[in-house]
Amino acid sequence: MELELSLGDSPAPVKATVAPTPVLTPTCMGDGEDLELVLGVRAASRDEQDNQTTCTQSSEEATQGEEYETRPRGEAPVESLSFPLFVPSAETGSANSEVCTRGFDVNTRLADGGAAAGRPSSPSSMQEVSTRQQVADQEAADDEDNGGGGARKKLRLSKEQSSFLEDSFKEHSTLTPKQKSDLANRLNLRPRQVEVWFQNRRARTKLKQTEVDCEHLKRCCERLTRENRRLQREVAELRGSLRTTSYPPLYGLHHLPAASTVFRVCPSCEHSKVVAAASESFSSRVFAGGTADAAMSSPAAGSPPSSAANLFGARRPHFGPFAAVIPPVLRRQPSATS
DNA sequence: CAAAGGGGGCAGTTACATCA
DNA sequence: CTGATGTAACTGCCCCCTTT
Repeated sequence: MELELSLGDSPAPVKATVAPTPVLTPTCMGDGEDLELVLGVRAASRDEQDNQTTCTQSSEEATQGEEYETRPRGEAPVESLSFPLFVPSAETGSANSEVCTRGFDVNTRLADGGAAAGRPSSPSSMQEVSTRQQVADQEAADDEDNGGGGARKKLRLSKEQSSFLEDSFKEHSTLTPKQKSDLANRLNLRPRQVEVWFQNRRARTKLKQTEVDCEHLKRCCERLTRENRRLQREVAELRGSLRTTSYPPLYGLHHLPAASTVFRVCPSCEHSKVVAAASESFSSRVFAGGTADAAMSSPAAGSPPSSAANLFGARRPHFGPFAAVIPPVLRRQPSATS
């Protein structure tokens, strides 16, 4: 049995201080327990997108006294973004998919007469949205009249907006100010909305990844526990054989070091601790008081450990090779310079 | 070099829309 | 009607960088 807990680097974070989102490569999940660690929200399918109207900015924007950059109404959206548009896929966020099928999106803004390019709208949906938008505008105006401190609106991004943001997120999980403003222009959103969407999207990705990591590590822990118990039984049996047999008949048991000096098993944590002969092994670095970081940084972390496994020859392939790499701390760490 | 200030990210939370 | 769920938006904090 080979165990390899390999958590790769995240493609997402740009800054070194941001905790990477690990990508698991669970090759240890044999015996039908392989984990498919595929994350990421897919973009809406073309069929779904054809079913909607392009949504524009809510007039509520005017009611929120904030630092958002103002953008001329009806300004043609930026068309030359580098992000892929509308990658076809079978799965889409169900919540957003509801928005336009109901013909209502609070983000849709018609005050500019739909002058912005790329805004196909059916007459019927336009009517309905127009009516609802008037209500929304009135409510926004009321809020403003009340000092703008009213209850915040729950805006739902259109499917097109979400799809485009998803595609952008696949390109880069963080935004430069220019990318933010370009996206906002393209989607007729406020830059703040784009920023918030990316923040929430990163949080969702991290949460999903954390759940996957936990599940994966749980399975690996269970597997290692079972393996450890099995090895302990084997060790006990071999010791019994040593006592009853003058010389080990098979497997080169004479290579087995004295149990009291070589092999210790922590009964509480069930971590094998190879003390002497296998002191150079990976497992000893992991379990013998060493930290996971030390194991990660070890040049041997990715290579098959030798001594512990080879102690027992080909009969004992189960002790290794494996590489246990603990997922990096999710909370961002202080920078190296500070 | 240190303090101040701004910008951006993240964790945690709230508020709202939607659905079963 | 109600609880669960998803998510947009907010708040507060921290870190990094630039400016003074």
